[in-house]
Amino acid sequence: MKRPTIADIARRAGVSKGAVSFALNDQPGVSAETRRRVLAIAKEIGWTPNGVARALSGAPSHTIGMALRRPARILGVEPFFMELISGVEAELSAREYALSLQVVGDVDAEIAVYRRWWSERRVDGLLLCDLRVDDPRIGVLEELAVPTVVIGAAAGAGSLVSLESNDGAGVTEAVEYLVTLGHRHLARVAGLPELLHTVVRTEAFTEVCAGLDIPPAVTVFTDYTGEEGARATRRLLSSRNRPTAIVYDNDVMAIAGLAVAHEMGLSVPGDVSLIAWDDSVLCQLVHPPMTALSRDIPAYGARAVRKLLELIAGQRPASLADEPPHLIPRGTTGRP
Amino acid sequence: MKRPTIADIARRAGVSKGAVSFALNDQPGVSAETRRRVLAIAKEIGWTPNGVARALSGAPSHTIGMALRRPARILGVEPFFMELISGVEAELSAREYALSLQVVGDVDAEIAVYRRWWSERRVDGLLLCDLRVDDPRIGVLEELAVPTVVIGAAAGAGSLVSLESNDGAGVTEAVEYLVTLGHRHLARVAGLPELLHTVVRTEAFTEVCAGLDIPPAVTVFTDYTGEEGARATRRLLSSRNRPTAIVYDNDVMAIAGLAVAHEMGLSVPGDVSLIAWDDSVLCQLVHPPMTALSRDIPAYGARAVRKLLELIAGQRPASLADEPPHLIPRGTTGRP
DNA sequence: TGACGTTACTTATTCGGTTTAGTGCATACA
DNA sequence: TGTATGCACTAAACCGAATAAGTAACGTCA
Repeated sequence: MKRPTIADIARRAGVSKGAVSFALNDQPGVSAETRRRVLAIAKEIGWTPNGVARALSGAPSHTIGMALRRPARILGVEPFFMELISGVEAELSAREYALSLQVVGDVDAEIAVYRRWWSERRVDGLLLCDLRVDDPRIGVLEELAVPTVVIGAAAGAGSLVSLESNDGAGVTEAVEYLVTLGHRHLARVAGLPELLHTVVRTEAFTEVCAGLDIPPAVTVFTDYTGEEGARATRRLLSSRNRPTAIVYDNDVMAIAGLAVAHEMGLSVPGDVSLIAWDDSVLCQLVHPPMTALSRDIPAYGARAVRKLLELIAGQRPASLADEPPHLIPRGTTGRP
Repeated sequence: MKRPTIADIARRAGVSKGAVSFALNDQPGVSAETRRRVLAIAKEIGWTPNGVARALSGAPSHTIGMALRRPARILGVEPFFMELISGVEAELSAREYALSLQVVGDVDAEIAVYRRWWSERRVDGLLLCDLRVDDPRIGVLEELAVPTVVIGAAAGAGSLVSLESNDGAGVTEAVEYLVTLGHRHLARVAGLPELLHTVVRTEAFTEVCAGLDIPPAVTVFTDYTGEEGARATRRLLSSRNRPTAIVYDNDVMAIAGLAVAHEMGLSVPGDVSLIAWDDSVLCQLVHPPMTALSRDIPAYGARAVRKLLELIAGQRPASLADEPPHLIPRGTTGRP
């Protein structure tokens, strides 16, 4: 039992394939009566369009793609991506769009995935994350001319549309808050140094510290895992010139850092204040609850999707910076 | 600048389209010399296969689909799904398969998505979650004959292949542990009653309690949110015949329940013992740390994917039950 | 020498739609 | 009366590959 095609409908209705196509797609060129008959027959024999055939004639796929370059098993642990994806899905599902997600091992695999998706018309557009310094993906996507929205950093996005994450504002808010409390020796447990948003935050730190006339923050780079966060914290807290406050580039590391402080017999926030970048349930559950720079990540993802859909629709949305994060003071920050 | 097709290669090489197709697909029918020349030209002019056209001739899409019927914004909060997806991705990415993810509002939308994906050859197979009592999706998917693996319950899966979650073993382990500690008045904060795995757990509870000669556990049904978990806990803990132990159907509710117990001035585990079903970082971070029924959810997802890929490859893998969850005793359980 | 098999192709068809270029007929207008 | 216009529709090309069927050239063997 093969599935019915428009040819079957045409035969039954006694008209040509072309007429059936016009009728089914609300094109002019058929009488109301014929259109009615064609639709009735289509319904009766259970015809559904074959999207592959449609796509061959240039129809959109109603799918956007996202490739993630990180160990797949981290996905379930790292709240940022899941929240981002949930926001993306929320926006897409309202438009009956699907999200194609693929985890890849390295840049080359990632680029290969983009090429394949685009060449096979599997996606109508892409969301690009984790921009790096001199990112080779930018050039490729510019050349392929895939509708793409870069999430995170604007600086390295080339001619692609971007939705910047406003990291500078976050740094300013955190540092000014700590300095107001009386801190002067700040440290930062940063993420991967090759990620553009790490660079942006580092530059912002340097600038803000200089502006407030305090020594530059000591920065330790990590890979975002709890283990490296703990190790970095241990190193900072046992150094001669111990910082009185540490800002972490994600919540997982901040929480690991808190455990390290306890384990070293230091009181938080008495001996050292801690701030997590990106809030999550985790931050509210630890003791004392973690002060955090919070942003509405699902909304961020949703906004990126809206931009992408505009781009796909042929408009040319402007690159812009997202809402700045806001500090939620909780129990891990206080006077030094 | 149109993208090159095999016709362009054929023209350049001075052979027919058919010969080019043979050469590119390692089929016999062309000489080594011609094959070399064709491949060289293909590379030179940057030819990539057009997957849509291939698919029209019956090629697989290298994508599997998953539709989730729950508010998109919950996704980022509920650890179960994200861990499942991460396991799914881990397995898929090794095979260069993509995952198509779509959040839907209701069953009809979900079924419509499956029909569309399958009719448009967008996916080679499906993963089906959250099976319900008399689930209408089963019949549709059987009829469409889409390769499908049902995750969770086997009972209602009809002729579809399933990977059962072995909830019975979990119930047995939790209840026997509590009874050994001396508990006799158990309660359960369950999930949605229409979900098949809720039913399975409920039946297992009844059976195990009867077998151990203790009164049946009082069950309250919820929607898995922290709010409902808190409300259910409040109700149970203020009832005349207060239970001495509560088992929760997820971790979010268990943690909310712990907060409620504290708020009501009850000591945990002194006055009441709590067990979460599914372990997560959250369970380790609360005070006291939460006793939990743990399973390797990413591995579960990965196993389901392997089954699905076998099914897609034309094999007929057997339905089976997953590893049983194991209890991790922490601080929220003790003698009554 | 002719029948038969290979090899290395070419030609034509197929997948299921969309789309363009007609075609036959009725009506309208100069 | 001849011509322009519009409508409803048909026939055929097209999208880009895979593939079945056909063919010419060549070698082999009885």
